[in-house]
Amino acid sequence: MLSASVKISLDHKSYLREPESTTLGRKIIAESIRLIDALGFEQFTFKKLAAEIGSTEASVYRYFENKHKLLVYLVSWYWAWLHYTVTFQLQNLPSPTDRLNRAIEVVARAGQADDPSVAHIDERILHRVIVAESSKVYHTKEVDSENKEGFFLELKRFCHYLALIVLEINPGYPYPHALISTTLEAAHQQLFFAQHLPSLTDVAAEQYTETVNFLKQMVFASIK
Amino acid sequence: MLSASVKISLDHKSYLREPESTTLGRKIIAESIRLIDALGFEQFTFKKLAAEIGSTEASVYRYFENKHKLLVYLVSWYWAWLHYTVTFQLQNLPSPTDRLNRAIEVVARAGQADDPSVAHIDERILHRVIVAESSKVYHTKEVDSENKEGFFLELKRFCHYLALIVLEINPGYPYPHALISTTLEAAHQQLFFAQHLPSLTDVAAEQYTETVNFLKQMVFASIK
DNA sequence: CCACAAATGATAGTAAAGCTATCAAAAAAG
DNA sequence: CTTTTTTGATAGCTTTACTATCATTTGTGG
Repeated sequence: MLSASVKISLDHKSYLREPESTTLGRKIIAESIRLIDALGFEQFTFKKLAAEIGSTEASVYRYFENKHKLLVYLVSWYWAWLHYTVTFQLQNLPSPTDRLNRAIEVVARAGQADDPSVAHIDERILHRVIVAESSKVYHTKEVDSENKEGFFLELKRFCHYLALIVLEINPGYPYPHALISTTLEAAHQQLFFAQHLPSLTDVAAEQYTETVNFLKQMVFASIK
Repeated sequence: MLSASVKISLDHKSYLREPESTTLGRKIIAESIRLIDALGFEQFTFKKLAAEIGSTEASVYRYFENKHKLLVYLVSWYWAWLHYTVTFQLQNLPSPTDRLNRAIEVVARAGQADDPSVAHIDERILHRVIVAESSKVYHTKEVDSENKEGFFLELKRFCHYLALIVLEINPGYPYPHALISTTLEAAHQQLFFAQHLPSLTDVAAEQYTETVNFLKQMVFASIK
């Protein structure tokens, strides 16, 4: 597949300085993804990140107030990227059922992304980070104020986009947003459980394929 | 309802010293629930907890290695308590469909618990803590080793217990554990979204009732 | 009720995390 | 080529997350 370089831009300022616009900023993003994946978010620090990219703590702090805001940035970027990818994959699919089926596939298989659409971001590693860490962005005491600042817009927009497809299939279904947000979370959870807590799931060997099947069955059974 | 005092006991050692067995231990549990609820897990520290209960940091560290293990203890206690409550509520319900319906109600309405079954633990506050913080217990780099130590047994056991009811209703349903783990997580998520990120859900005014209805519809549609 | 063990409190101290400030050097923009 | 912006280098401060020691209190078994 041919894909021109895509610029994903966000609607809010989880950052102090636009990281995409400088070499150092891009290094911060690229290396933070790798380092959070390697250490886990709790053990990840700006000091370690700075060492990794041959810069200093102070310089990293010029881009992000703290590591939480950096995670907000990464998670928002991920949802914007996934939204873009899904939109692209749904082109020329007129049937809403086909569209929802394809959307579920793309969402659940995001970890298999073969198509690096952005030069310095490794979407497969980012996906692992999202699976393990994304729920931490809103499970904080600051969730309401950060929500007002627009920090979760990308997820909310994507959820609404998919909810509208659900309503196209069945305008009378009463819980389109709840079903989609549950499905989006479950797509991550089931992969995480398959790897770490297998007795919480039934998907195992072919984890992507089985997650897709489970989610499709659940979603379509619910809305029909 | 008449309920004798119940002792919930756990199968693993997230603690160093059994907190239920001493006055200080029970104060640590009771006050940590209140403080985590008030400050959020990130801002919660053993120093603040010790100040709150008129003790010292060192004393708290004699009960729990660190605040993460304390959270593991609280979350495990919650699942064991909920399992007990559900088992109790399913007595004399022979029909698996009735049993599953009732189980979903109890799970989704755990935050309305009117029945303080354990003297020093406020289950309603604990429920808020669980909704906001519980996923942090396994989203760590230590998940595999802690899983081996049995830290997640209570959740896994409860999930399996409900999965067996699903299989009673439809022995051919292929994803009983995935469906139940998704439902358990969704029960928390939807309440959290209703309060903090309402555009990710459709449940609003009557959040408990609507969450119950959404989950029942999803579960029974999936397995029938 | 005494002796002894266990639990707690008081205090101190350490390493790392999570910042903020300052100033000089380098790079980029006009 | 000068001026603004960005980065690096260094320093320092507060808080968190512990660990250690010793005295005191509490609780228990004889």
